[in-house]
Amino acid sequence: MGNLYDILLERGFIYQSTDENDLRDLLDREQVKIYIGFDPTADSLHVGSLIPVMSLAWAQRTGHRPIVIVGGGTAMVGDPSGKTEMRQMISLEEIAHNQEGLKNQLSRYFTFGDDQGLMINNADWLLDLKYVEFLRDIGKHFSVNRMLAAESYRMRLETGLSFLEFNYMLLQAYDFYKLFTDYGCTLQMGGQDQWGNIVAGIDLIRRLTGQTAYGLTFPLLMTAANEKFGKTHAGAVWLDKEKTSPYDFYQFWRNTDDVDLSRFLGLFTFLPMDEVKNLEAQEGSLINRSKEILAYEATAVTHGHEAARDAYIASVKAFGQADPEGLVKTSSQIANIKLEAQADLPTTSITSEELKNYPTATDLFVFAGLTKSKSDARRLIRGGGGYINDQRVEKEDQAFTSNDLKDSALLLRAGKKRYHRILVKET
RNA sequence: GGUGAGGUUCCCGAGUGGUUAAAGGGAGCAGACUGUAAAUCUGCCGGUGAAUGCCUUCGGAGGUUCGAAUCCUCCCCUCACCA
Repeated sequence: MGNLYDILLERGFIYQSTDENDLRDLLDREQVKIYIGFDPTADSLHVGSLIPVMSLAWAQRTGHRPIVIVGGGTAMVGDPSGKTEMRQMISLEEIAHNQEGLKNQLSRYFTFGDDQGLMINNADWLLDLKYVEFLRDIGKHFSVNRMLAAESYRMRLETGLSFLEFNYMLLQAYDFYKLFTDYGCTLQMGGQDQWGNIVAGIDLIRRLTGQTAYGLTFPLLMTAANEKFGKTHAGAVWLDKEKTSPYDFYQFWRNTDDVDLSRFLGLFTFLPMDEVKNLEAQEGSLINRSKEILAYEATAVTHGHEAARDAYIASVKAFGQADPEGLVKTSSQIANIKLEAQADLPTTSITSEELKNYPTATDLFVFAGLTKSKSDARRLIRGGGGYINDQRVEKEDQAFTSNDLKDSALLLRAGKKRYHRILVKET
């Protein structure tokens, strides 16, 4: 299937790595144990974490062995890398709660098992460390001068860095050393801001064992709009379907900026690169088909094909098809989807009795969650952005009753893209 | 511990007694244009309201005043330099 290094390189995963040639050889030669850490600082990962996730998925596909570290130990300290502000300390309960969330999510992307992959919690060894012993054994190998020179710390020297956070690098380095000696893990990957931590681990391994380990980082993704990837009006785009519905998740990808399309196809789908090249070359409105394919594939990876299909159908219902004649060739399963299938836009059901509690358009928009307050709803309607059953709502207090139902539902729309259906059941 | 500078609405950042829900920019939302893109232009952008009304907001707690984000006291936090 090809060398993992070359695959990652071609698909845009590699920002920098230690000795490229050695690493490539190693990946050719043997099954490599590759580690990435995820700290449980939230109870769900978001789309930004999909880069490390996908890279490990490729590792598994190419016969290597991913080791996923859930950083229950490191989360207690907090990584200052790449952050401008000091991070809030997280309580033990919260860490435990977050760990569970991450474990469940991560297991969707990999096969764990004896010779396939491992998920480990670094709390297992970090929490029992003895302070003075650790300082003498591990701490003595770290030069504060060098640490302060690290890019990841330099930013924080401006805004403040607590001693707690300053120690993070040692813990992560120790993790790598531990995985190296106990599990034979020789490659650590991570975000661009992890370079300092990764190299610290490699150094530590060299000093303590005289052996060589490798590191590789991913580029920090910025969108064409020069914003941090993965944020929308609603905040982060989560991988948890309770926090970001598959429909919204699909829409996030569907709304990818033209300029970002080709990178995203490489990073967030498993489609072969020659197909990716064809998709990104589509012109005019046909490029929307490529975006549909990106959205479908990315949604399928995280939520499964069924959810992706539903999101696709619901979106086609709302916005129409990008390529009804099937001009764009693809190996994606999206090509086999029959559009007659039933799938709905985000829907809330209420009884006709309950509907009476929301007599005006303003009330309905708030109820549907499309606006966050009545004032917000009024503003939307005043600005001409409120639609019910595809008719622009002219007046804020326009009344709606069960007589206005279409297919026993009211279809609310805020702007061009945000839909919500209120399904009214007779009681 | 000392000295100096700061903490303003989602972010940056003006404001130094009333005309300030608080300039300007960014982000966000909506409209026009489009390809559910980008760029551009326009409107909105604390909450509640029919409202010129009411409520909440300028690190925290008190105080002065008819009236404070703006003045005073104490406290908390950040940064810089010094120790």
